[in-house]
Amino acid sequence: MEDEKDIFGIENNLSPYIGKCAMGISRFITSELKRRNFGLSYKQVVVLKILRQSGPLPQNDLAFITNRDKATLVRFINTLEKKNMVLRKPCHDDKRVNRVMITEKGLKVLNSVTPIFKELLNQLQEGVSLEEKHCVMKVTQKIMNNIQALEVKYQES
Amino acid sequence: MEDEKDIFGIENNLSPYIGKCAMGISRFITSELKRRNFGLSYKQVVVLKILRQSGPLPQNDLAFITNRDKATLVRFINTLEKKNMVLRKPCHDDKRVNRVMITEKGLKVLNSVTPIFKELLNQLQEGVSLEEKHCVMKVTQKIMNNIQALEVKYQES
DNA sequence: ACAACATAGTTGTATATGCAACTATGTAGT
DNA sequence: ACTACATAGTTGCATATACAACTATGTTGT
Repeated sequence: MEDEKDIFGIENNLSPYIGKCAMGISRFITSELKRRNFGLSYKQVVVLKILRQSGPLPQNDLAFITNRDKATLVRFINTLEKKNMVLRKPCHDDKRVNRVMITEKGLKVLNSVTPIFKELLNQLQEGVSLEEKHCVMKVTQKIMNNIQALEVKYQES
Repeated sequence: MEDEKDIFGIENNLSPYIGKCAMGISRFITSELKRRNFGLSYKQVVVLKILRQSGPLPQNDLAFITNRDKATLVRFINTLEKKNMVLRKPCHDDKRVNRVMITEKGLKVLNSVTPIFKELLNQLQEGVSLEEKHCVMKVTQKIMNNIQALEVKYQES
């Protein structure tokens, strides 16, 4: 972990910390869900939960919400569709649009996985104070805002 | 962004923030490096930098340091090898081991990419105070420690 | 109305990732 | 010395990701 510290001569570079932490969370939760025989990855559960909460969503909107490329989302939804967790509903108002919605089976699996998922997330964050959580939220949000501004800036040039 | 907040009923769940931030950093830097015609991704640059700093490393060690599965590392090194950025040196003391080392070409490219890379990382973190950086480091480290402890715990049962 | 542009989704190609099973080699136990 | 176990690396299979180019549809400007 420490080996990557400041290797670019940047004081307190956060990227390796954030990167490894994100990988760790996804890997750990996915592997625990597998061990407990839910057939879903961490990211699949997150998307199912979004769909349950917001109802049918155009793929484009879902891509935006989950911060994925639209091409990535197409294939992500393909795998969830193969598992019969979601389905695509063509939209009659605008024939270009598909709305993605969670299926009955998806709802059922989501209900059974939710308590374990919640428990795992809580365990991950054990020992982190509310103040620290707010700090991490603020900083990650700031970095994402910086990225957005930089993308605009560089697209212009 | 906000849509994923607390959808599991967990107060201040950090995972979506950390996950999206990590994806954003990697995507942004990789795309900027591409736009500037370096043929390397964010993650490839990081690994080259580690190799330059530490000299030839067994694949296993490099996998540990970079927090990747050993199988992932094999293929990651394959792509760097195809680009002639690194090479594998069989180890004579232990015939199972390959040491990965950066090539002359790798060094050259790394030197040319480093100032831009450093600049991009600094821009990403603009407006984040030193105190906030320390907080993020502390929290992400704590989460990674929690994961390690939980993996041990669950492997036992 | 029609041409130009914009948008939603898909597919091609490439990188990145993990788990499980495997090969080859090394180490220990008896 | 031989068996059992451990370790380094690889390969098979599956998921996740992005950019670019494409199709089909919708919107706008004149």
